[in-house]
Amino acid sequence: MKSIDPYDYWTLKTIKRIMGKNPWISLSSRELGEKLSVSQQSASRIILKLIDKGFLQRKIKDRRQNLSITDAGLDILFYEMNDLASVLEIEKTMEIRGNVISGLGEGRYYISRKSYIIQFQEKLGFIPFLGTLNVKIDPENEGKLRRLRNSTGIHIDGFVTDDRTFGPVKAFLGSIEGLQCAAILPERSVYSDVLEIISPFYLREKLKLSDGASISLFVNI
Amino acid sequence: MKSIDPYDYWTLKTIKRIMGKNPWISLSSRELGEKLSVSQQSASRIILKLIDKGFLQRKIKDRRQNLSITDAGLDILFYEMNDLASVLEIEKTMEIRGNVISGLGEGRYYISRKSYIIQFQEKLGFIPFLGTLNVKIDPENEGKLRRLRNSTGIHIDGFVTDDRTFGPVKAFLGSIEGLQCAAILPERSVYSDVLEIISPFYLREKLKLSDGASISLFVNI
DNA sequence: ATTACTAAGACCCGAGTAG
DNA sequence: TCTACTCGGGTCTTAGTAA
Repeated sequence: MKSIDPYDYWTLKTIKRIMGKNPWISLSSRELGEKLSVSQQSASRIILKLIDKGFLQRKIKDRRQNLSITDAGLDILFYEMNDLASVLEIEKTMEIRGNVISGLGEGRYYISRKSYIIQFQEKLGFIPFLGTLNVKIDPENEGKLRRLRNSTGIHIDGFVTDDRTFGPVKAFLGSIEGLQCAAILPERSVYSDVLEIISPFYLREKLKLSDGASISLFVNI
Repeated sequence: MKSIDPYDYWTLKTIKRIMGKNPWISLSSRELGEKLSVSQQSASRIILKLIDKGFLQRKIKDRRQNLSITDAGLDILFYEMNDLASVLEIEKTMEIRGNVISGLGEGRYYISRKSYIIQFQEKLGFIPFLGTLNVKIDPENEGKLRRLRNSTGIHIDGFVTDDRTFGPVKAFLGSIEGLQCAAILPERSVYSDVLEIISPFYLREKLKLSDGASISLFVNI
């Protein structure tokens, strides 16, 4: 993540406050200007800058604009949240709820790469069972997932083999029903609502989880 | 809390990150300038401004400055933390640990005022036992206490009687050992490490708490 | 080394106004 | 009304430099 402009952050936070849960909001530059204590002209300029940077998107209809914050824009806010929490040393265990879904076996392929496995043992303290548990996160936990995506986590180096490149990933230690596990995410933000979980245990069997089973994951951020 | 200047917040966060847990830090304007990506001159100017606003204090020795963030400065950071958490709708229950101490009976006097009691019933949903449980918060939970101080909480109006004025306070619902309670703080920041707890129950007796007893309080922020 | 003043240039803001 | 351009004025930044 490249460094954030404080004013971009500030403006996005203000817009997000106005939006609440709405993905789109009708917001004139005058109204935004009032919230930010700047003129309509400045607000207009600021909006254009944020659109240019990819943090906002806009639809104009009948001379009135509707605004939406992009994923990149939300990243700014959640990144700041994590940054501030870390500066203030507010440690956090989050509960994230979701449902077990069946993966495509890709996860198993990835995590069985030797370079990953060595690092899992060194940095997470366990050798994972050769397969991942795929958890589709409940929509109402989307914010928590975004926080996770914007957290640093435990860095796992990428590597290259003869045929292809395996990117760097990050891991978050946690537990499911008291059993040790870790959530694995690519280091470059991918906006998926599925989390891949690894564990020294075969969670599916040990916890008798079938597809669709509702589970609660605790992760340390 | 009057509105925050984004740059003040940004600078204080940067300084706090450098400080970690140290109350004082030797930090030249050049070093700060690098962290903020501004010149030494600008960093110097920014420091003077923050001192002028009461967010920083400084000792200069042999032409090198030592900086410390004041309580007012920390308030900026914790306020922002709460604001951002509320904008992102990250709900939060905090566990705060401390020890029971004996109060001066003042709490009992305050909360037995009729205007307060009516509001407690209306806004908290219970009529408190006529006395407060005073909890001295563990130093390592100071950050959580600061967060509480900078949260809005449930507003309880102040009022005046013939003899004196009772200020507005704010309440945070929570529980101790599963028993319903609320932490009460004056609305104007007072930097005390003692929390006053009210509850429909006589907590001291019900939980058999003697002075010095270690307790764990869960509060909703 | 420091901190911080001065001065000049860069940048930002908002009034006026067009579309 | 709306958005957003131009441009004059003011603020902020930094190079030079003193202490």
